[in-house]
Amino acid sequence: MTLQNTPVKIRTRYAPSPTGYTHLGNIRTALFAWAFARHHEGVFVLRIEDTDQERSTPEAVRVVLDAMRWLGLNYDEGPFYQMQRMREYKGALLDLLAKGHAYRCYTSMAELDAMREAQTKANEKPRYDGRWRPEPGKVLPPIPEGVEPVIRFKNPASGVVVWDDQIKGRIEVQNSELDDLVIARPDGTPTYNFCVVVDDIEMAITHVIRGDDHVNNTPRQINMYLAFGKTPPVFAHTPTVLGPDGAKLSKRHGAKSVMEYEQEGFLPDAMINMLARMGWSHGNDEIFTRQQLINWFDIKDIGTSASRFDPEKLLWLNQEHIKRAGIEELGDMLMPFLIKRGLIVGNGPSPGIVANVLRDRCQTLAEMADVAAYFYEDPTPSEALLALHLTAEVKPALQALVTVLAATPFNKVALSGVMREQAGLAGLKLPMLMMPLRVLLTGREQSPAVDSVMQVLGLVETLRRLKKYLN
RNA sequence: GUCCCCAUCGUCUAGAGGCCUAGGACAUUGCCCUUUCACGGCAGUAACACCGGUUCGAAUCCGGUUGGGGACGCCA
Repeated sequence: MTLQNTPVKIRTRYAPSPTGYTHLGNIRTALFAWAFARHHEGVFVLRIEDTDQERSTPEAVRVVLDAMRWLGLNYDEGPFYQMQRMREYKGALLDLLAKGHAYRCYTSMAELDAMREAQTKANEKPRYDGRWRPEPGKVLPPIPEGVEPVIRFKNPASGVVVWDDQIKGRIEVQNSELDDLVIARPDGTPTYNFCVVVDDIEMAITHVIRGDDHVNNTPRQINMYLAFGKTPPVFAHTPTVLGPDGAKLSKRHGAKSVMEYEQEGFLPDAMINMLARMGWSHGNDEIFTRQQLINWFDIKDIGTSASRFDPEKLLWLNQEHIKRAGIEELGDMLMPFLIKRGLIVGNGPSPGIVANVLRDRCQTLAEMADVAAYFYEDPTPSEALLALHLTAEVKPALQALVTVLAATPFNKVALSGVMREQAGLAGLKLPMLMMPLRVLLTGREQSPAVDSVMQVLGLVETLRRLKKYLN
């Protein structure tokens, strides 16, 4: 029995259930499937598994779509919605019933509960006992009056299911461990394990890449593929992503929705980089572009154990991507954060220019927008700062500088030269002159180099700010 | 409880029997650079869970122990 096929064209999918929100673990699984498809120039399908009508919400679907758009995980087909595919499931159900691979079961919930309780008490694995499972020569119980049956899949009773998981290696499960799972509820709606198989067959998925919480479902699904007379796809189960504390990611545990990272000013490429680096590696490469990820991606380089998400490293990685971004591109990304911060960008320096002088000192775009405020509005140095730096001793030198500045080309080199010269003439150590300038120009004690700030501000604005305090 | 999976510095990882007195990165500590804060540079602390076995030789292979995680739904 061969469980692997040799695909002509690779087709993968991401199949989230829109029941909560999208956290990092979810999206990393999507990333791996996406990267795999892109690396092999295959097809990436998005399928929304919304058969749980109680918990599925349109907002949650929205979040999935937003997250994928933000991160640039573009899909070639879909999104498909399982609730719109009921016709297909019904047909498949009838097919299985007709072939004798499924049967009706009239066991009530109460009976099931009692059964599980007894089994648990006896230290056995709780499972359906097969009382309605048809067997040659077996007499089934009389069908109870007025009970709508569920439909169960008739799992093979003996033998072993084996597959070569592309991440975890060969996994074997005895059929004797598996019970007959419910594939359709009394109202006829199909359940998850059944829909997945029907969809993956119909969408011709060649590689199922999903979280390893699905490892236990895989043998049952393989048996269904076989019942349908189909060859199962290749499976790859990705290890879990844990929170910084080592606990499973969950909303109530403080795990963030992916979209919160966008609001906090993380670059999509940094996020992709971070996510990929958790569980996957390409030698010692730490910082890479999404194109490099696509070029390098290989399932064989995915590790086997769970990894914790480290927010500190994300911050570092984000800054590395900020440092590498093009000026214009960075400006475009910074713009919405400046606006959100309430700054009037129109009359000030272009965001790209501002971002360029701030990129070495900010880890997120949100932080950059905060720091950038003094480029767009008048600085308001505190009395304490003025008293500390704008002393009678340095004022004459500053006034002299203002005069010279008017005739200085506004570039870093020239500005730096002039300021050094003036400090020398006044017999001041450089910082003695620089600090008051910094305070007057930015309102604070920390900023990029004063010459850089002046260059961004320009002659007119620089003089305006200085003169406010020097007359 | 039963079944499945996992196990290298605090964290993410490299490592596919000798290249390992275990490499890189984040974090952390110290020093340097410096026009402040950053950035950057240099240096340091720090790990193969444990016990057996295979082998001339094991972080790497095998078995067990311990410890984590997952599953055991008419949820996905």
